[in-house]
Amino acid sequence: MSPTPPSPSSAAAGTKRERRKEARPGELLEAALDLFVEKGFAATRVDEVAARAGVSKGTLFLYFPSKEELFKAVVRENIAGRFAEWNDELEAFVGTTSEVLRYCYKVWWERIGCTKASGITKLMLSEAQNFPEIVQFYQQEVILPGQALIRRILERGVARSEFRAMNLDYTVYVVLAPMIFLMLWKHSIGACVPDALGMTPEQYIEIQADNILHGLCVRPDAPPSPPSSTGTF
Amino acid sequence: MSPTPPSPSSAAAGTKRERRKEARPGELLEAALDLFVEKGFAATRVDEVAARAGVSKGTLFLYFPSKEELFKAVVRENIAGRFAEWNDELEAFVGTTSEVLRYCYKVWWERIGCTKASGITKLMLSEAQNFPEIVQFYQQEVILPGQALIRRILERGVARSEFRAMNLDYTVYVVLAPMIFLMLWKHSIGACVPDALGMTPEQYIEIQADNILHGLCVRPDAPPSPPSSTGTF
Amino acid sequence: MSPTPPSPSSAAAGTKRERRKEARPGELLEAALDLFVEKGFAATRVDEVAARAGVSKGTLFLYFPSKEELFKAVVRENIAGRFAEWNDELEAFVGTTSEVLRYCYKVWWERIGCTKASGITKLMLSEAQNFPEIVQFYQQEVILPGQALIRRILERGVARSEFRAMNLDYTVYVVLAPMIFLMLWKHSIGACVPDALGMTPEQYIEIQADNILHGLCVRPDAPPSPPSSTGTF
Amino acid sequence: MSPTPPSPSSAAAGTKRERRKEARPGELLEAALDLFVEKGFAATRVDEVAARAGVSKGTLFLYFPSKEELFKAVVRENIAGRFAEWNDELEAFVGTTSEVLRYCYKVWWERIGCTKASGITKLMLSEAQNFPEIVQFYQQEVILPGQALIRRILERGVARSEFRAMNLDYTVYVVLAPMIFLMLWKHSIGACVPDALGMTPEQYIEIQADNILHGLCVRPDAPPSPPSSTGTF
DNA sequence: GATGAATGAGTGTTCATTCAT
DNA sequence: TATGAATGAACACTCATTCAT
Repeated sequence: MSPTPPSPSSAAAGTKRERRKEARPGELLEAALDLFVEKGFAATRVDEVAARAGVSKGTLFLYFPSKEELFKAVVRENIAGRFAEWNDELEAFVGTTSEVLRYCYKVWWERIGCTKASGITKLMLSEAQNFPEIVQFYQQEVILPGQALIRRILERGVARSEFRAMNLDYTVYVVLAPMIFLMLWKHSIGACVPDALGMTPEQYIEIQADNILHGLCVRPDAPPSPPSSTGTF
Repeated sequence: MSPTPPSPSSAAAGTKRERRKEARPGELLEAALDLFVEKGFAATRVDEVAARAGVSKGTLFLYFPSKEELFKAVVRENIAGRFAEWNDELEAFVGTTSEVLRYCYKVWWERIGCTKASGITKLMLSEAQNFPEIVQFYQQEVILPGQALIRRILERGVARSEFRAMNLDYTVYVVLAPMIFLMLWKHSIGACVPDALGMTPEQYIEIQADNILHGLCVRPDAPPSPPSSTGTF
Repeated sequence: MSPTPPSPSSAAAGTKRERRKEARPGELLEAALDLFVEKGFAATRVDEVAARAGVSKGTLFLYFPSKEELFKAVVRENIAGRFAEWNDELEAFVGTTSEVLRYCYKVWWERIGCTKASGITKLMLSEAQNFPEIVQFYQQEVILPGQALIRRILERGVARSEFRAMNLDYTVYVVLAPMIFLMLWKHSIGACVPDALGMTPEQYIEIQADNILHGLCVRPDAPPSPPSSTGTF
Repeated sequence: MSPTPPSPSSAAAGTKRERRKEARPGELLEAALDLFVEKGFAATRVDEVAARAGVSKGTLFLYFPSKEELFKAVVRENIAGRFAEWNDELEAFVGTTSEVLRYCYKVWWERIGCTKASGITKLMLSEAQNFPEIVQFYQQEVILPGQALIRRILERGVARSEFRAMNLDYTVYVVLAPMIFLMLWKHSIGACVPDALGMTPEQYIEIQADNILHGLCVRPDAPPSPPSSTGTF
């Protein structure tokens, strides 16, 4: 896939043509991402994907052997591992574990939740039945690392006696569920009935964080979050 | 198929044919529910629906003018109007508001979550973009009544000084999110990677309820739930 | 076809039920005539025919074994012989042969041209390719008698030295063509672009008769028709 | 299929594929013309059209978005724009107006009447009810120009005192009716009962012209047409 | 490598016809 | 006799995929 042919004559960064050639799969994946997220797998026509990427239908099949493979590539491309980077970031975080968790939500929203990447999750969940292999992939690449990341935060809280004792396996999902809920809502009901949620996503996350921390913290002396801090998180 | 023998002596209820006619829409709806939930809207063939209902393709179109209308009918059929009954039940409930909320979760799981009806919600969210009208319907018939129901419980808790003061608009979703999360998980990842959640749905709900109540209750002196009560619920 | 069962018990004109029974085929034929003329053979649904006749679809097939047979019956029923009666009428006519021919046009217009029966001819011609047998029938029942009728008029004119000598075989069609033209126009272009003809059918017939007689009469001293006689004919 | 061998050396005219692409619509239109005329709109299957044009069904839909549009294209393709040329021809004609009219009939028969194009008119009239829009088109593109053309001939005759005074609006149809009659006859009864007309089309036209001119000419001294001139016209 | 014309299996939908009641 | 629910063959149309250029 995406066969990078040896740049024939120039040793330099490559001519415009070559750059295009290398860029093709990426452009197709981006176009496909947009359309799959917007319309779903079945309702997206490969012609549209090709057209949006500025190539012909035939070219698409040069890079991806089928629509299904294109779909899988789109998902793979867009859900994979920011976790390493993320881990380091949180590892290095100085502050209370409550703050870590809030920061974690904030970062998630900024980098995933409010971007097109959130559409991928929606897409994945929607099409899961028809693409079981990709769900396996998602499980390995996203869910398990994600769980581990959250779990480490919770463990930190417990170790530092900030959080009460808890069943970690379970509580991880208490933390994850709001994110998944929000991505789904945004790309389904939220897209049709804009104000159905009754608040902004940021507010939603904040309130969820408040409540979770209220439930987890040993001494919820720390005010859940600065009272008027809508934008802050 | 399923040849209801002619009721030998009673003049009641009509002939075989008539009885069939009345039963047909229901049988088709049930077959369609199964298949739509199992494979999604696009991947479900109307022939399959008809075959599963034991009729020919033509018969299906006798009762539903198109595949889309069939889909809408499936959604309508399976989600409306359990709220009235439910409301009364919770209104009449005697006990702490924590108990009410736990009971609410329990009842939801038994009547919706663990039944095929949970597939409808998954379906709705998955296909929302392609059926905006149905989302409107869902918003009116399911989301708003559901919010109202939860809100009344929260108000009860606050009124009785069991729960802390809170922004009701927001907190409603703290309560709802786990249910939606669970329905989705079950019909997507859960269907492909059975143990991905790491616990049973019942456990998941319990832990969510625990945490939410931990966050809401003024004095979480009441032990969240009997420690070993996995199966109890 | 149209099996008249022995009226079982009453010797009288028949009960309402029986009259209905006998009337059925007629009602169906009438409904079918209307719809076939209005929409063409292919675009007419047998359900519609049955509905307009006030019976169920099944009943239609009790009287006519197929849609095609229904069509043939409609045509047969509506094009057959008024020629005998007509012949006598013209035979008995006293006056110049020009007057006979004008009277002939007038009578044709009143009894065929301006009634639904004209639609039958249009229908016949339109569907001819798909119903060759019926064209044979039409040829026998309508065209040949019609030709004969016109020919007799022309012969009368020649015999009385009112008309010039002519090839009768050919001239018959000089007389017939305007009628056929008018029926077709009325049920095709005329139905879509009401004023496309630029005159009333009556005027059209008059002018055609004028011209034909102008061409046929030995001495067209007879003023073609009373100058302002639009309605008169 | 019909493998046009690759033009071995010439750089002209494009590749095999390209040439096909340009030819396709025409080939399809021709196939459709044949079949529509032969069987009518409803009875013609798009597969047949495609097969006759030597392509697959899908290819047909590459060029025409629907069967209806194909039909409209067939009509449009085959009836427009011979009038300009025709007009000029008749305008330049030197001779008596009787001769002009006869020439007009002759040319009409050679270019329209005896070609497949005559089937279009039959088709149009037959399917008019189902395609009202196309009737409008026909009215604008064919009927009105045709009327104008005939009218100019009649005016010429009157101006040169060859024809008697007449109501032009009406008389135009005296001239047109035989053509329309003939096209219809040929494609309906004529196709089923070959000799029903009793003469050749050429004879039919001649006799009609004779009679019309007999009716129009001031002094029908000019022998209608050379007595034995069947083939001459 | 890139194209886009061509394909044809597959889909939703229709409707004349049947037949149990 | 009359019904109308059920049928299923037939049809228009779609679209992922192929391949000659």
